Amino acid sequence: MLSERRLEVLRAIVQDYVGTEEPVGSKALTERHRLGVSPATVRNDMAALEDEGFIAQPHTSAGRIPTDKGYRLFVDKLAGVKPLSAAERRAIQNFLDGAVDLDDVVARTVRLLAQLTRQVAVVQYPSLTRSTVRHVELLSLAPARIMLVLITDTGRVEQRMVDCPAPFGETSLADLRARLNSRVVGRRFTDVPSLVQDLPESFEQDDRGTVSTVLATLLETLVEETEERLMIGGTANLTRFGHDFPLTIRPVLEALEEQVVLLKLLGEAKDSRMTVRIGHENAHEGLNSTSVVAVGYGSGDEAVAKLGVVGPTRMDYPGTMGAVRAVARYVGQILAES
Amino acid sequence: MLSERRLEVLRAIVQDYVGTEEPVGSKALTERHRLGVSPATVRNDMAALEDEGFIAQPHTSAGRIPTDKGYRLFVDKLAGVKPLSAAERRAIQNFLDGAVDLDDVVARTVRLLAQLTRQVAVVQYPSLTRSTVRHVELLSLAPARIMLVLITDTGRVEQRMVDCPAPFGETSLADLRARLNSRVVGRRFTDVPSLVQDLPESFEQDDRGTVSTVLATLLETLVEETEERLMIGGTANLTRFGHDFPLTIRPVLEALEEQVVLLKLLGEAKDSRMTVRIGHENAHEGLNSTSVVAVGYGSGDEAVAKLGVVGPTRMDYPGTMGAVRAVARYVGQILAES
DNA sequence: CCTTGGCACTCCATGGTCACGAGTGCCAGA
DNA sequence: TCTGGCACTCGTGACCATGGAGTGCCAAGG
Repeated sequence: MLSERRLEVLRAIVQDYVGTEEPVGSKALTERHRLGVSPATVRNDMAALEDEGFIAQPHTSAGRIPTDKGYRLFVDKLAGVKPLSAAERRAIQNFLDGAVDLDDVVARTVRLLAQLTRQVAVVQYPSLTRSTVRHVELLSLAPARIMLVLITDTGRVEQRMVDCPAPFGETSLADLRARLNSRVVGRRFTDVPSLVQDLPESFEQDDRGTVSTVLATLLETLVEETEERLMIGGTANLTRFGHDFPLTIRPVLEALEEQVVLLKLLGEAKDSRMTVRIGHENAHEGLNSTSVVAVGYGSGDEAVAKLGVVGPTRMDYPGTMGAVRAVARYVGQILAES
Repeated sequence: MLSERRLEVLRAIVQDYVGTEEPVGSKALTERHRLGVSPATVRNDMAALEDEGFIAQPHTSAGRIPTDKGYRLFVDKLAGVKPLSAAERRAIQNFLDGAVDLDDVVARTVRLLAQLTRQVAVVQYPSLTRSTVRHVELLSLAPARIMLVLITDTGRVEQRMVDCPAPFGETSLADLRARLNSRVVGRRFTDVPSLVQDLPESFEQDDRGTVSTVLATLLETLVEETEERLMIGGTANLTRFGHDFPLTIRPVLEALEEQVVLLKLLGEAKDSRMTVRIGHENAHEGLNSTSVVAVGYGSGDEAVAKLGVVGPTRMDYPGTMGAVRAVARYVGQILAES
């Protein structure tokens, strides 16, 4: 077990390394932090911390830098979440209040996060899984061609073309529209399939094929759009990564273009609590020297999506976590209002 | 005026520099290109080219590299557009054919361009300016709350909420929907304002306020959405920029996050011809060491939007231009079919 | 048992020197 | 007008010496 002071030393190392980006030695530590002990003592502590795998030296006779395991301990036990200043909170509020629609909310959130944390921001669009249907609209574009428009309670609109097996009259269309809406409006996506299952049977023989096709398209849309979209920003902050730059940055840029990878990053923990994945804890190699701070957000108690930032493992965890949490909270409020 | 051979020398310099990324000297030139003259002669030609500002030396007693002006001459007079191989053309076709909707077309196009050119790809969504209205749908969400959905012939769907000044009945709504559509369907966006101008007058006094509000929202949507969206990809290719990397890449990443800047980049020349902006020809500083190759694409003869790539001035212009042109052509075809 | 000062050792970073080589400009001769 | 020759420039890489920051260990002291 590590003594109180050794934890203190680890904290100091993390803080200094994050600040200076350089390996930190025993002497410098005692000078910058009032630990009350001499460099020699700190050296002993450091040796112990190194034995336990919390810190490492890049090469003999250099200072120490925290390992992933060291950051993990720091985040779990040593660091709080630094609350934002009043000014920052006001800025968030003001900036988000100006949004005009869902796209805008997401876009502004991304910018905000990137600016506050000076890192790469990732925001997932509100998920459809927990969403409900606000309205389904059917438009006849040609005798055998229908456009299906799905509107969700989070304000998203999805459309699909449907090619009908047979011509479909306006009255039938109106009928279908009315019955469909009476069944699914206000319901969750996941409930829709069972709710519309028997709908074709109540139509005349000639129309059943078309009704089935339309319903199939609707269900398909629900499933497809559950694959969630996201928006990223602040990639310019990648240039602050470090000195060994080109090698580090390339795989990160590649990962950022793979939506699947990003969704996994954000999504692995399914509740709305804040998650921090440090270095090798990220499944995707290439993100092995980055950390991901993510948290769920939502209009009510439940999280409907996640947002977070991707940055070097050497990041200011308390500050970043504070910013991420605050932004998530405000976005939730905005969504609840609209 | 430059002699034939000097132009040939310039071409050789550009080609070699693009290939090797290193300043090219007189001796290397004569070895790799059968110019039929000695290094000394080439040196004289190089001196002349330097006097004219087409090439420069990074430092005394180093080889020469092309200047922006040199690339310009190369692109205008010396280089053709390199057509793609049959295999590449097939690959494009196959890849784009798999697209299911507009978003997907754009997304696939971006990936394709980035992969073919190994540079950063930018694709503008089909512009609404030249688009026509396919359908306008009005949905009553609450007694005094209407959702307006605009569907364009390019497959885009935009929605807006309208808060009505007074409750608005279902029959009035159906009436408005029918009249509105009969006037604007198939029409260009730019024509819509004059077409709906007198519509409120034909409604009863009580409803006029709401009708006006709806129309105002519609017009607003048309205008707002003319501010065009775009998608970028292949940013990982920025890592191939050069050695002086961090300095070069940062402003580029920043510019890429500013939609406005990008739209300007693509849009400056308004016709559908291919444009190449080299280095300082780009208004935005920070893109001073990049070139932009852009071309319009569209479903018919007219260009509805632009696409292109952003890369280092030291790029393979013939190949890039060939790829950009080919992709634009195929995207146009896809759009025309759907 | 923990802490401290001292000491020898390691090793990176810095800067200087030097030789090499690629490249240039210029000039005289074909 | 082209060519070969020649002297000059200058960036690059190798090599080496130096300084300093940092470590590990040990013996002495609380």
